[in-house]
Amino acid sequence: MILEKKKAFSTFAVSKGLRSTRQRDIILDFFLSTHQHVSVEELYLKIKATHPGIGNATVYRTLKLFVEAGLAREILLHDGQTRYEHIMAGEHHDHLVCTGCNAIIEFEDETIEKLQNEIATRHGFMIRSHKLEIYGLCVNCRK
Amino acid sequence: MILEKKKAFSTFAVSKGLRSTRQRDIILDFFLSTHQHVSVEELYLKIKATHPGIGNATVYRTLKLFVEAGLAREILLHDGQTRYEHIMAGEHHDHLVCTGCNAIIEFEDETIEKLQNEIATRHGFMIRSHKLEIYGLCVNCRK
DNA sequence: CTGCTTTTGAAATTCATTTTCATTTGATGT
DNA sequence: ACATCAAATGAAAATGAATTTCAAAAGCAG
Ligand SMILES: [Mn+2]
Ligand SMILES: [Mn+2]
Ligand SMILES: [Zn+2]
Ligand SMILES: [Zn+2]
Repeated sequence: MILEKKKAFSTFAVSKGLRSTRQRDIILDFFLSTHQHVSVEELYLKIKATHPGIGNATVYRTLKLFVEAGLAREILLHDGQTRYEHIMAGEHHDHLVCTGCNAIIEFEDETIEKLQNEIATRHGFMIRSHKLEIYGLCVNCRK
Repeated sequence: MILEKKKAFSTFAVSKGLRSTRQRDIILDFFLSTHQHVSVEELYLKIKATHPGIGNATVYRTLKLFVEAGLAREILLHDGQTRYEHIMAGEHHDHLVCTGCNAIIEFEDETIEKLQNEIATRHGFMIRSHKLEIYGLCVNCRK
């Protein structure tokens, strides 16, 4: 799976005429080995620990490439930091976001997806994508 | 409806021990008379034209009060500016966003809301709010 | 290796939003 | 109306994420 994504990025890079660099390899490795929904700063700090030479501008730039390449999706929560999560071809999920501890739980619901299609049809709308985020308190944070 | 909201804010202000100020009245008037999904800067500039004395910090501060008061909701699109839209206490809607012409169609779906509650319950999660945005092409833009 | 172009990192910059703080203003009591 | 005192305001400074700049470094084709 990780190998697949590396190959996918390589293919993308070639098709775009991008050069293969040490930094991009490292950033991709770290991104792929990181839990979902990393902020750029988080990823940058992790990388910096073992690769102090890499600048944050490069991390910002490279994550945008991953989005272009279809490996990552940008998500905006309400904490002022852009986060990136892994996506696999064809896969989709939505998010429960805990406003207490920032935990993110992923879920899928076929019925909701179906209802969205109906709503779109009703409005003559052709769906490209959607985003459903449910905010609240997770089990640990309620009480 | 505008009167209702003014009253609602007034009630909120009283309950919170907030003072009634000229600025808040003006900002509320402008907010209520503005189309949906205004950015703070947009609203500030509009106000500034006829009320040059009002500072943007006050506009920022006041819009947050409107959210607290249940009159407004904060929306994050991908343009780096926080936007606010009108809501009525207790009312809720979601968005169909046309990526062609940026039109926004609002909708409500009780079944989806219900399913969201079930999902939340299933994960021990207490819902505070949610955001559902469906991206695609509106009737005019598909052709 | 050479020459050309992309990429990079550090620093500067941008831009939205927040904070600071001196001043003004609203509310309350006299 | 006046005095008092906390809350609210505006201007300016500060913050912080993200982007841009640019000289130096690195990739790649020949
Ligand atoms: Mn996710
Ligand atoms: Mn709306
Ligand atoms: Zn939590
Ligand atoms: Zn459209």
